[in-house]
Amino acid sequence: MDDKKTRRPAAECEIDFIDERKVKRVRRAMKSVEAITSLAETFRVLGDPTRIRIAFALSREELCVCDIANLLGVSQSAVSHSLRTLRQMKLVRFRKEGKIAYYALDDDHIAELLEVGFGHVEEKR
Amino acid sequence: MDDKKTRRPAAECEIDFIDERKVKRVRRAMKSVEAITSLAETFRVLGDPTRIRIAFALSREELCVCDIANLLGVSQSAVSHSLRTLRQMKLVRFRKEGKIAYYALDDDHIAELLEVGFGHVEEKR
DNA sequence: ACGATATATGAACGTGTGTTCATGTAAGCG
DNA sequence: CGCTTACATGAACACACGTTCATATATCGT
Repeated sequence: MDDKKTRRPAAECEIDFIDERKVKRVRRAMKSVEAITSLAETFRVLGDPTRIRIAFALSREELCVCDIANLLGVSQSAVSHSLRTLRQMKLVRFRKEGKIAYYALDDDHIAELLEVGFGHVEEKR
Repeated sequence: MDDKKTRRPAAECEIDFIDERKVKRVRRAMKSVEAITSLAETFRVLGDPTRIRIAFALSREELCVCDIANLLGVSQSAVSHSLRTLRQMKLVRFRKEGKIAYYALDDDHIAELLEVGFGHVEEKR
């Protein structure tokens, strides 16, 4: 009853696995969906030049919003929005001193991610 | 001659710097635009659950497209598109054996990024 | 050579993202 | 107080992104 000329969609391979042993090993080691989701969000947040620059700057110095904006040459509003995104993923923390908000990296993992990342891209050329 | 009621846009802070010394130190250490752009793209590519899962799987085993699709439960087309994205950023490499394409992580930096990243998100809860 | 299989890819659709603009809030200062 | 400053945020727009669908390419078996 199939139409004669429609090739099967072939959406997936017909056989289930090429090498089921390897697949099972990986499946056992696979991280939880929460960990995957969370890590993907972390990387996504760092997947923007402005936020990378902010994170790198904060890996060197604790800085206020105004200085970050001037350092990067972008508007205060853009910096504030970016900082909020970084804050939501707990990549940065801040303390308030009067009117001024001082931001810093929340923990050393972020600086390490940046180091490893820059090591990767600098080697790749 | 200004309209009387329009507040200055205040797009940027009026004073140039709160702490110019810190800003100058960071500016000297700041990475090149190419490095920043490249790292941002790398993180952006990893900022997707499907590609994270693919990268993690490939950090454990060399796998063909078909097995990856079955492992993750997504279509072959989606996997192929994701692999292309990963390939373009040189995060994965592949070798072809007949009809079958075997993919693997291109270098150890990627596995290290995943390790550090998972360490970060698993500590954060 | 033909059909089946493994993978790649272009187009298109809905959704998400980053910036800007305008405005809000809170703290210092005269 | 009222004004200014430092920062936060909501709306909106233009653009990018991930998936699906359909189809193309390449290789194997017969």
